[in-house]
Amino acid sequence: MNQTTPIRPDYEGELRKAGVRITRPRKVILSILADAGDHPDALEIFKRAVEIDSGISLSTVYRTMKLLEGVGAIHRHAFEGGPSRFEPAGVEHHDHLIDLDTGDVIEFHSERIEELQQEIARELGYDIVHHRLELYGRRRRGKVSRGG
Amino acid sequence: MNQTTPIRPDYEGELRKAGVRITRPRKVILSILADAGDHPDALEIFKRAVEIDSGISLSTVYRTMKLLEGVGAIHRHAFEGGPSRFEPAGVEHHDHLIDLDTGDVIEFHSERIEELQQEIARELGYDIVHHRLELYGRRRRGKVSRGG
DNA sequence: ATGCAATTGCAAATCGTTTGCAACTGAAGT
DNA sequence: ACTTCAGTTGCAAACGATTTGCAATTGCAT
Ligand SMILES: [Mn+2]
Ligand SMILES: [Mn+2]
Ligand SMILES: [Zn+2]
Ligand SMILES: [Zn+2]
Repeated sequence: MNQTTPIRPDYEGELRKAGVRITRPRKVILSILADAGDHPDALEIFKRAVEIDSGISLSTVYRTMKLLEGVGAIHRHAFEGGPSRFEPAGVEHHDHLIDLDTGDVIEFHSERIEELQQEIARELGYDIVHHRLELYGRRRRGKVSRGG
Repeated sequence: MNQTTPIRPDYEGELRKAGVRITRPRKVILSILADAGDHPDALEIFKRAVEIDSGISLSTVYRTMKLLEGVGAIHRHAFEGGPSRFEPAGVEHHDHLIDLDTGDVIEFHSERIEELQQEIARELGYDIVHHRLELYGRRRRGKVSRGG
């Protein structure tokens, strides 16, 4: 098993450094986030947390998410319609394509688009702090169906 | 005064065509939308509507916005943080740059970015139904300050 | 082990938005 | 103009996601 070091940000360290206590519920939530491959919302994180420690409350999940967002450890996405969804921040920047039929979230990155955004902002006299690019679509039907 | 025909979508006609009654409150809301240069939210539209007809309710504003969105007469934007904001749909597609300090919404369009989005979706096996591109930034300080 | 500020779970509050319902009204027919 | 009735309204209550007050608990520095 060629096991390369998994990109697992050291959340606890990051938090301690930010002067935040590492409590029982936070440990649980942090571990869930660490190995979440998807983009779970607060309720989903709560459910996964309860499996590990039944004493955790949804409020704490919300509070922890806000705290993690505050220290820049996670990113919050407010995709069309649904509740906020989260993902670890320690990954390279990317944008999202949401499958309108399945709800699947596909990640992509275009350096060219990123550049163009900068260029546009610059021309308008602005510095971009952050941006949001979301494509909403459905699987192309017919011809050569690739993937899936 | 070289007065070119203003791009003022004929909302009433559009609605009648969609089998919708033109009521008093709707007339008011429609007129407000017709000459709104900004991207007002429901409450703002409600306030402007009350100025014209004090009997209008916020519920009706919400219901009308949903109806207009349904027939494709307006677009709904859910910018970061705030409530939904609306704008007439009868304008050419564009995306938005939000000034984080003032809340101002600046419109822009990049055919190049639109193309790249298509390209990306295509490669992933998707057809884009719609998308959302929002830049959040602040006025660039220093050097040659242009505008404002 | 002690002390205390940080954190928790719970319930209640909040915000933007939607909905049930009885009263009202647009507009089609006469 | 008068009737008719489904579409529409205002109001208040419900809603879903998220936040918050508070008393009890707990991390962690001493
Ligand atoms: Mn992602
Ligand atoms: Mn616009
Ligand atoms: Zn991006
Ligand atoms: Zn666009």
